[in-house]
Amino acid sequence: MDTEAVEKVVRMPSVKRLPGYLCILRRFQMQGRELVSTTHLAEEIGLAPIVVRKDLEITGITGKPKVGYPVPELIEGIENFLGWNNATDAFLAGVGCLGSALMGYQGIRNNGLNIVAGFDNDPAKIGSTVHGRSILPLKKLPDLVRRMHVRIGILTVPADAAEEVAQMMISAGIKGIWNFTTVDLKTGPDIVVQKEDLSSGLAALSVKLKRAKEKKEEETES
Amino acid sequence: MDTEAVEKVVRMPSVKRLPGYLCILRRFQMQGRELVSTTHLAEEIGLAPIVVRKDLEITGITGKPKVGYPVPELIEGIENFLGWNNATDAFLAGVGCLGSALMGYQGIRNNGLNIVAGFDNDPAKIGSTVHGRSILPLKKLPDLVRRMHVRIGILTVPADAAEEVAQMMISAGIKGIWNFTTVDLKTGPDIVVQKEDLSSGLAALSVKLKRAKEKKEEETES
DNA sequence: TAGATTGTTAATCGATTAACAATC
DNA sequence: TAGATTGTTAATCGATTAACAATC
Repeated sequence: MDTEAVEKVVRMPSVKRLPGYLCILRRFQMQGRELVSTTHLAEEIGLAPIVVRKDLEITGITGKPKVGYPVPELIEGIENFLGWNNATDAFLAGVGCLGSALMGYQGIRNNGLNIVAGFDNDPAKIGSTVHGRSILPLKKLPDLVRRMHVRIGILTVPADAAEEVAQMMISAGIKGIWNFTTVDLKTGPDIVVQKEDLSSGLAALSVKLKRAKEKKEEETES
Repeated sequence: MDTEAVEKVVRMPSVKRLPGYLCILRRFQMQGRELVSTTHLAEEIGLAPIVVRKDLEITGITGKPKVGYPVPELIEGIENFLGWNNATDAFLAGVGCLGSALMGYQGIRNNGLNIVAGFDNDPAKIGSTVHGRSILPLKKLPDLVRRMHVRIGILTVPADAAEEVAQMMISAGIKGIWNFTTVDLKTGPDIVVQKEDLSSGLAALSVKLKRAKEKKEEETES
């Protein structure tokens, strides 16, 4: 019986746009701005004001008509909503090109995720550090997940190892996997997987370029 | 007057899923499979069969009832549709962690994009090679874009340099920018920009994890 | 006060999903 | 033949966009 609880709908497209607002708002805060309107935010991020207003709605932060939203409150509201106010520890498996880059990527650190160690099978990598974090043998991952209560795993291993390493993570207690492999992981219903796929962005770019080219050729003809 | 031309609608969500099918199909081809049904493809990629059928529709490749689709034809059809049958040359600006990773990322090479050189302002990097490709001074980019007729630029520079470097690319003739910075680039209508944003994926993961946790706590209570 | 901006409800648009005849 | 699978049309769902009263 839904007496009190208002059915809160969380639209994923809105969630995915929140980090963009957060980035801009942090810059505004450094510049000493205290208030911001959706009109202004929209201009900065390249979206329509109505989109911004709808997106901010999900955080529960309200603004004042004619005035706008208070910048610090909005930042806190977004961080709270995303659970980024306290950084969450994460392990990364597969310290190749992409894995190393992620370990050094500033954007991740600013966004609520703290990669505490990297894991790999390559003896040449084990024992070294990447951006200040140790690289440990992959087989030590389960034990450390248990001891440190790590809940997030970043998967940057080769495709043929993806399923195995993911299962290793899950068995040890990992609840969320940020999956950079091309593999569709078979997991239980209580495990959250976020698949990241660079090639889909490239596909979008390719098709948009192709269409732009065709359009231009049509114009040239006529 | 649209006498002949059938209005072909290209849904971006479908476009973005095509590389996933392509990856699986290439594996099937190596395994010697000649035919594939949408049911089977759907199972591999973790989507519903109807989604796969709708997605493949945009490539123009048709299957045979009861039989399925011919694997080689489907591969060629997707590659053609995406323009990935001939690799396109690209320049990358900003050889930091992420830029270096992209230069070495096998997935890009397999997907119609050939990063021919990297560009940076750091004297320590200039003259070196990353994954076999030279790193050149950023100021040489415009001239080389013109001489080599490069149409795609990959932007992995720091945020505060993004707008300037993008303008440099565009002035020289770059038509499409794969933008890995957090900046919303101001470009003309004939320039295609594909923005890639890791933090939006992280936001989605965070919110999904949070909801899973809340759901579990509710169950424990009752 | 006047006008910009919010919050909210309704309308439109597009993507996903369902249904089903055609067919190998 | 029977049944699985395609291709296509229709129905549903959800996201975006528009409209507008409330208000600082």
